[in-house]
Parts: sequence; C-alpha cells; structure tokens
Amino acid sequence: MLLPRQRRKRRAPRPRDPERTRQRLLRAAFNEVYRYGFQSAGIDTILAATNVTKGALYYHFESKEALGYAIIEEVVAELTRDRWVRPLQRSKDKDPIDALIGVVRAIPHQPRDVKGGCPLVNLAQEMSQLDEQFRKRLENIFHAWQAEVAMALRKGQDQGTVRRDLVPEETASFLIAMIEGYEVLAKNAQDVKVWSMGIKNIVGWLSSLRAPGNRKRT
Amino acid sequence: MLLPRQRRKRRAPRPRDPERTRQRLLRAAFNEVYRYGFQSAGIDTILAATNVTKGALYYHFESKEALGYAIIEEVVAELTRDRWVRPLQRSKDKDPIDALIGVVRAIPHQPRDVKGGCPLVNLAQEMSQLDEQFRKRLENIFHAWQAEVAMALRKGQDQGTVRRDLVPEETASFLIAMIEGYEVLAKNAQDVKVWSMGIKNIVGWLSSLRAPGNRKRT
DNA sequence: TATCATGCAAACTGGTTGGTATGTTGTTGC
DNA sequence: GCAACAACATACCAACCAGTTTGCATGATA
Repeated sequence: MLLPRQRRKRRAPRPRDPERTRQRLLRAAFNEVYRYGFQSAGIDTILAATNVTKGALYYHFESKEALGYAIIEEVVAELTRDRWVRPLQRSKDKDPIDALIGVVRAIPHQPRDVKGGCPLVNLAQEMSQLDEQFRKRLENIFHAWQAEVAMALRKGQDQGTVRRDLVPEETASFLIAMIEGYEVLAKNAQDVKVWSMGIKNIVGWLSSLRAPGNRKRT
Repeated sequence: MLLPRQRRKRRAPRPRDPERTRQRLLRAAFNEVYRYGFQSAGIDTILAATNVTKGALYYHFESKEALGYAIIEEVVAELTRDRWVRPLQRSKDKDPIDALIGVVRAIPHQPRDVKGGCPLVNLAQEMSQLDEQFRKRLENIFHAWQAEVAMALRKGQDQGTVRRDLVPEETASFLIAMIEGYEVLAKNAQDVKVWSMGIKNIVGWLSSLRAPGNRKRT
C-alpha cells in the first residue's frame, strides 16, 4: 500500500495528449540510446529528460525492449527515409551518380553528429548479435537503404550514365559500407575532419562509377 | 564484520601464478566485452567464466575501467598486430597490393567472428564518445593500423606498382573504413555471405590501385 | 449527474552491479 | 623456523535499475 495514512501530493495536472507524450518519450529515449547505447540507457534518465513519469512510460510501452523497437521503427527508420529514400526519389530525373553524391554530401556533419556516429550503426553494432528482434528491424532499414541506392544505380545503367559491369545491389552495399566505415572512424577520432576526408574519398569513388564517355570533372 | 563466530570455508587453494591469473582474467573479460559490450559486461559474469574470484580481479585491476584499458592495450592491440602489422612486415618484398589482398582475405571469417564483429569497432563504437581514455587507446590502434597500410602503399609507389596519384594515408583510411563498414553490415546481417561479398568488392577495389602497366588479373 | 475508461503520478520492490573490508594462505627472505 | 608480504577468497554493501502496484484526475458516455 502506498502511504496509507498520508495524503499524496500530486503535481499540477498538465494537458493530456497521449500521442504527444508518446512522441516526447520516443525522442528522449532516442537521444539517450544514441548517446549511451540501448543497454546502458537508463529508464530513469530518459524520464528525467522529459518530465514524464514511469507510469506514463509503461502505459505507452510494454517494456524497455518495446521502447527500443519503437525507436528503430519510428525514429531511426524515419531518419533513413529522410536522408536517402526521399532525396533519391525527388531527384529521379538527375544523373543518379550526381544524385548520390548530393545525398552523401548532405549527410549531417556537425560535430554533434560526427561524435555521436550513425544511429543505425550504433544500434546494429550493439544489439544485432544479442536480440533477433532488434536485428530484424535494423535489417529492414539497411535493406530499404540498399534497395534505394541499387535502384538509382540500375536506372543509371539503363540511361547509360553508370557502368554496366557492376552489380547494383553489391555496389549499393559497398557504398553503405564505406559510409558506415568512415562514420566509425570519425566517431572514434571525434573529429569532423576525418569525416570530410571520408566524404571526399567516397565522392571520388562514386565518380569512378560513371560510364565511360560520361565522365565529368568533380 | 564478516561471519564473526563461524569459521569460513575456503575452496582448495590452487597453484599461485599471478601472471597467469591476470591473463585468464583478461581473456575472459575480453570475451564478455566482445559479446555484450563493455558497459553491459558484468564483473560477476566474467568471474564465473574463469573460476577466479573478485578479490583476485580487484587485486590485479583497480576498477572495471582499468580492466577495459588493459583489454584494449593488451588483447585488441595484439590482435591488430597479428593480423596486419606482422603479415605486412613479413611480406616486405612482395607487391604491396598482393600483400594487402592477402591480409584482407586472411581476416577471420568464421560465423563466430562475423557475428561478433570487429572487436576494435565494437569498443570504439560504444566507448569513444563516453570515455576519452578508451578513445585514445583505441585511436592508437587505428593509427598503427593505418600507418602500416600507408607504408605498404608508399613503398608500392616507390616500386612503381601502386598508382602515384593517391595519398597513401588517405587510401589506407579508405581501406580501413571499407573493412569496418562491411564488418558492421555482416554483423547486422549475422551472415557470412555478406562478409564474403564485402571481401570480394574490397579486393576488386584494391586491384584498381595498381599502377597502370602493372595490372594483373584477379 | 453518475459511471467508467483513459492517461497518467508516485511510491514501492526484488534483483543486479561495481566495489570494499577483512580474513586467509602460500612464498620468500633472513 | 618465523616474519612479512604477495596473492588471493569470501562476505558484505550501497546504489541503481527495470518493472509493478495502486491511487487519482479528467473527459467521454449513458
């Protein structure tokens, strides 16, 4: 029983908006997880950053894992769509290599982002081996990403702007690996310059994918 | 006070060899950290895997962090030396590109390794942003790795077997980024095939570094 | 106006965690 | 053969942590 004899004080009730509460929780949880990793992110710390109480959290999410799954499906997946899927679909009529270069250059590169690394990689690195549910959700995102890049490359092959000797899916994975790899290096160095150098090299490599006769200067 | 009236039972004393005990602790701790990450690796779990007691651990290491530092400096650094520094130094007289291809192909690729990812990346990913002491030690390893690859490339440039238009240090970082990137992808997929494909592409890229006129078929 | 489900708030709990205090044993120097 | 130190073993602890229980306010509904 909770405080049987004494009246409990309650904080002044705030306007009720469950969906808003849920979103606030997701955001704060994402930030915590982004910084400390899923396992080390504390429920209490997340709550402290939101002015939401534990009761509310466990009303919206069954468990810490459920919260983690929601972070991936709603926050991380959305990030990827924002940075890759939509930009590539918007620039459908451009040369795909130019489009890819543009997207790569547009990856956030503020000190905050570089030092924090890629949210997708952070989670994959930590959880893929430990929890199949995490892994599958992360794989969906990787797959959507790769499929989008592959589609752009294939289109370029049809147009004649991209070399025909490369396999779009493999090349897409290669590009993703390069990006994630540099993201890891830059995060370890905690240095934006490492990232800039990475982008430069990746852009150079992307240019080498142009079909002969379609070379431009970069 | 500990059990003031009752005699404590003690396990049968085992042969004393402090250095051996230390190494056993390091190994077990590395395994735990490799699997669960540093923050989530439990002291008690590590001890359970070793038949060593907490007293012994805290006799050899001041704190969990100190244990982590030792893991990096002694176990992870040694792994990198084994896989990169020594092989590259042993094959000094070979074509550096051939040597690099050999080393890349020799990276462990058993299911265990692929599913666990790269120990260096695992730790860097988790700790670089959180603990400067971890970060610096990991950076030393990355740096030694990069320097070794760069040196091989430079030697190739002098020999005329490697393209002169590339900057050895940058290209070395690029290679490392590719490897780590694929390591992340393969770990997330928990699939050896992803890794094999990565190696294939990396080897292809390495071949493209050969100086014109020195091209071989791969 | 009474009722009831929704959306929380806050105290509480049981297990885990890194770390410590202190006792005990093997070994080494004298 | 004994003191002193190195190398542990064991019990213990405070803090923390995910999750639970119960209470309560509020708006929708009857």
